[in-house]
Parts: sequence; C-alpha cells; structure tokens
Amino acid sequence: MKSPPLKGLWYFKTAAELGSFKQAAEALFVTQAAVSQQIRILEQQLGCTLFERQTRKVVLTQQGQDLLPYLHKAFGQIDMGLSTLKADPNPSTINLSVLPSFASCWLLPRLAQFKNALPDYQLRIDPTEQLADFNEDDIDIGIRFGLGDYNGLKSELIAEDELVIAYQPGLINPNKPLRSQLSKHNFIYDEGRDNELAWFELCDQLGLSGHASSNLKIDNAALVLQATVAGQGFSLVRRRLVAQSLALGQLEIHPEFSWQCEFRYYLVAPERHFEWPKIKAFRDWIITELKSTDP
Amino acid sequence: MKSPPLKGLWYFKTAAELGSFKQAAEALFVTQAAVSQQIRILEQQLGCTLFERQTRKVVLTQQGQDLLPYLHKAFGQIDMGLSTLKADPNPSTINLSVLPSFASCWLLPRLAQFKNALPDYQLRIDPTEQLADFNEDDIDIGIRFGLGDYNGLKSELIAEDELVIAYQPGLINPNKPLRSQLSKHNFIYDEGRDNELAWFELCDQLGLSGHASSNLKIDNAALVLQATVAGQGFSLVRRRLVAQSLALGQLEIHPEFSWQCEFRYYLVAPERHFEWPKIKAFRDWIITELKSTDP
DNA sequence: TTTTATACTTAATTAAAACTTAACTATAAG
DNA sequence: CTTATAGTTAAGTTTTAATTAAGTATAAAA
Repeated sequence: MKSPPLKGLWYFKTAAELGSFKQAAEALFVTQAAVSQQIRILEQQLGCTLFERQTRKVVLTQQGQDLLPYLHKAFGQIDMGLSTLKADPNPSTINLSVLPSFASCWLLPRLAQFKNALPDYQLRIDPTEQLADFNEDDIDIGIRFGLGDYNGLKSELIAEDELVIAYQPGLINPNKPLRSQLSKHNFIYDEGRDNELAWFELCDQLGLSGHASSNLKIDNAALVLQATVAGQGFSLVRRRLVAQSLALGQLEIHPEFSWQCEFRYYLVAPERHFEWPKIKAFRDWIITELKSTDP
Repeated sequence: MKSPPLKGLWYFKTAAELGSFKQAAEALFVTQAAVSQQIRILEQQLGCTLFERQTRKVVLTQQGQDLLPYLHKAFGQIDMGLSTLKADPNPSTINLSVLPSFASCWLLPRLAQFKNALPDYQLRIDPTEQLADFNEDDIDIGIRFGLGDYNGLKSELIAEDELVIAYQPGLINPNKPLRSQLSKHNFIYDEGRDNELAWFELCDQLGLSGHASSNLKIDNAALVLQATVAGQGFSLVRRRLVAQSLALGQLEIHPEFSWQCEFRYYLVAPERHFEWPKIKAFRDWIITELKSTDP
C-alpha cells in the first residue's frame, strides 16, 4: 500500500491552521518557498486545489476546509500515541535497578536520607548483577559500575571511586607500613571485574607475589565486606562501599594505598526516562548525596 | 512545530500489522533493508525500541503495542479525509456547465434521449459563457468549445465540428453557386471566437470583400440561428448546432462551403470527477450521441 | 501617482534523506 | 551439515526536499 503524501499534509495542516504560508514556514523552520512547493505538489497529487491564492494571502477552498478536520484528528492521534511512549506509567514510584553490593553498602544505609529528601516518592530497589532489560522489566533507572557504554541507553556519570585496603580495627596498624603486616593476614579477594589490575599494582608496590597471597575469594563485594568486618583478614574494596562501616567503626582503611578505579558509577536508562520528574529528582538527590561523601 | 517522523511511523504501522519487515517491504514497494533502516531511525528518534528482533522474525515490544492503535486511528482518519476529497457529494445529479448555444441547439433537443439512456440520473444544466469555477460553483463537469487547454483541469476531446452556410429554405438555391446569391442577402455574423478566419476564407473563396458584407452582428450563436430561421439572411454556423433545425426543415445548408473549426468540443473537469460513475456514464452517453450525429 | 513592502510563485541549484545493492549474521528447517 | 530465510549494516546512488534568487501582483505608504 503506497503511503499518503504525509509530509505535504503536515505542511497543509500547518498552513491551513495559521492561514499563511509564511507563518507556516516559520513554524516549520523552513522557507516559505518550501511550503509553497510542498502544497503545490500535494494539490497535484490530490488533483484538487486546497488553497485559493489571493494576493498576499491564501484562503482555504471548500475542499481544503473539508480535509482539514480529518488531518487535525489524525495528527492529534499521532501526537497522543507518541506521548504515551514518553509518559511515565507510574510517576510516584522509582523502580531502581542497582548492583547488590551498592544497594546494601551504600543505598540501604541512606534510605532515611532519601525518604527525608523526597518524601513523595516510593523507592523500589531491584538488586541485580546484570543491567535490567528496560523493555521487559518495569525498571525506571539503573545505577551501574562500569565504563558508561550501555548499548542504546543513555548513561550519566555520577561518581568515581577508588580501591582501598580495609580491615577490622586493630588487625593492621595504620601507622606502620603495609608491607610487613599484610603477609600475616588473609587477603579476602573480590572477584569483581576491574579489581585485578589494582591487586597487581598493590603487589607491585609492596613486592608481594601476586595472586598466590589471596586466601579467600568471594564473588560478591557485600560478602567481602562482611568477612572483613568479621576479622577474616584484609580486603581491597571500594571506598564508597566502605564509608558506612568506617563511620560505624566496624572497619579501618590504611592510608598508604589507594587505586583509582577505571570503572565509574553511572545512571543508566532509556533517554526519555531522564525527562521524567521522578528521575530528575532522584538524579539530583543521588548526585548531592554522593558529593557529600566524596573522599 | 517540528513534524513527527511520519514516514517512519507509516513504515512501522505497516510492519507491525504484517508482523514482518519483509512483507512490509513488499507492501510498501521497497526493499526490506529500507524498512529495517526506517524503523531503526524511528526507534532512535523516539528513544525506545518498537520491535524485539528475534531470528527471522520481529515481535512488537510493549511500547510498539501501545503505539500501534493510535497510528491505526490516525492513518484511518487521513484516509477518510482524502476519500471525501475524491468522493462525489451528490452521485445522482449531473451538474453540467455548458455554453448557452450548445445547450439550446444541441443538448436540449436531446434531453429525451438522455432520460431514456440514463434514467437514474438527474441532469442540471448551467449555461454559462465562461467555464465555471469548479471550486466555487457546484459543477461536476463542463462541455466547452475551445483548444483543450483548461488550466489545471483535465479535458477530454469528444467531437470536432465545421462551419457551414445556413439559411431559411428557399432563401438560397443550393443547386446554384453561392457567389452570386450571397450578396443579395444579409450576412448574420456570430461574433464567436474562431469564426473570423472562416469568414475570411469564405470571402476569399467567393471573392467577397470581407467584413463589410456583414449586416447583422450577434454575439450569441443561438440568436444567430434564430434570426436565420426567421429568414433574416444567411449565417455561418456550426453544423452540430444546426442539425436539429435541419431535421425539422427550419433551415438548409449549402453544400459548396464548409470550414473545419480550429476549436473542438471538450469535456472539462478536475481529474477526480472523471472517476465518478455518473460522469463516466454521462461521458459514454454524450460520445455515443455525438457519434450518431457525425457529419 | 509612484514607490515600497509583502506574500506568494517558480526555476535552478544544493543539501539531505531515502533507497538499493551487496556483504554479513544468526538460526530454523531440511 | 547444508541450505534457505529474515533481518542488519555500510557504501554508494537516486530521489526528494530544501535553499537561493529572481519574478509577480497588489495593498499600503509616500
């Protein structure tokens, strides 16, 4: 089925409603010659004249008047259809997809602040290792730790982080150099994605022999922290995840070593989600909150 | 106001309804690569995916399903709008714009035949010298005598004609040469548009001295005929207009002279009118009727 | 009355969008 | 395991739509 001359009809509708080719041209961000031509072509295709040309103005013919209301409805429908795509189906609930480690170590301890800052919004946390499918799952926005390349999605950098040496207070003396102390304790290793380089760097700095020194491998940053708090040894963890335990005196970090993460924290979602009020509000809140705990 | 991506939406609607880019491509008379690209671009512009690509098939996402019904309505409206432009507002009445001379001398005498041939149609005759404005006046079709160039309108040649010498029976002896007889009588001159050349030709042929011989000038072919029937003199008239009077014995024509008219008879109307059943029927009737009275 | 300014038309050129071709991918069916 | 199918992608070409510039007609201003 051949398509109707949609562009011409859009130009016609604009010109008809404004009663002027010139004004239509302005509204359409083109020259009025373009409008004139499109409407001439449309009239040829339809085989009838839509406008009667008078000097310095145009008036709708009977046929133009007949056609206009249909186009009005039609383009209105299209507009409504497109609006539903952009609209937020549930404007008061923020469905957040977030890594379990970040959820338990950073977000949950700050729920009170969130409720205080944004009392009108409900926060629903969906902790998943993999970034949720925004088409399938009912997710509004994700917080991810990575390089910012999330295929087809918009991502916004919200924070950086660094890896530090954490341990139960007393396990290691922060006032003495690391080198001599580390070898006496278990290294609790988080098998996260970009930790390896940092571990190599640490071994390099301290003259250790690499992986061999790792006595406990755990594929979950939250459990690594838990084991560290329990005094199982020392670990290489992100400073932002450890801030809460630090404040509570459950952990200490050694000032000698830190490693800037290659990965960073991003807000991730389809572009249109970033236009929703609740997402804008959440974004502003989390940026402020992250800033307030900047190292 | 920038226009929505109408072409992309049309492609999407087609593909969504057919459930396949390949079938959509066939329906749209393009390659499926074109469909694939258009829909990709549309998805980029909307910032969401409309189809989930599976191997060898595509399925609508939730958003695609949400959008489709709006487009369905919208394009349906456009279709209806365009239909009204093409539609015949009054399918049983033929509003005919015709020259007064042709109306009175040719058409009116054949009304009985028309009613007989097309009993379901009402004929409304609008006799005007100038071709009616199809936008303003409620005219379905015109019969004109001219060159066929009717700005922006479709015209179809339906008959030719020739000018002949007509007179009251007995006024002139058809068996004797014209030359000697004409100078004894008034020449009733119709100031129609292309009669002048014929008159020069006649004068040339007969060795007459041109315009001077015209004793009666009338700007209306029907009145010229009337005057001729009344015995006021001889005239130069179109054979088709005089056929009726000939048949009734009111007039005679001289066999010695005839002049092929440069002008011809045309059906004239906006192109779409020619698609209407009533116009097709009228066209067939008048062509048949004109043929049956061909010289 | 003449001049100027305006709204539109038209033709030629330029820019942009859309289409086709062809090479590639993944997989269901034979 | 091979083939055929439905779709993707990139490069090149064609088509379409835009701008530019010159022209028309006329209402309003000088």
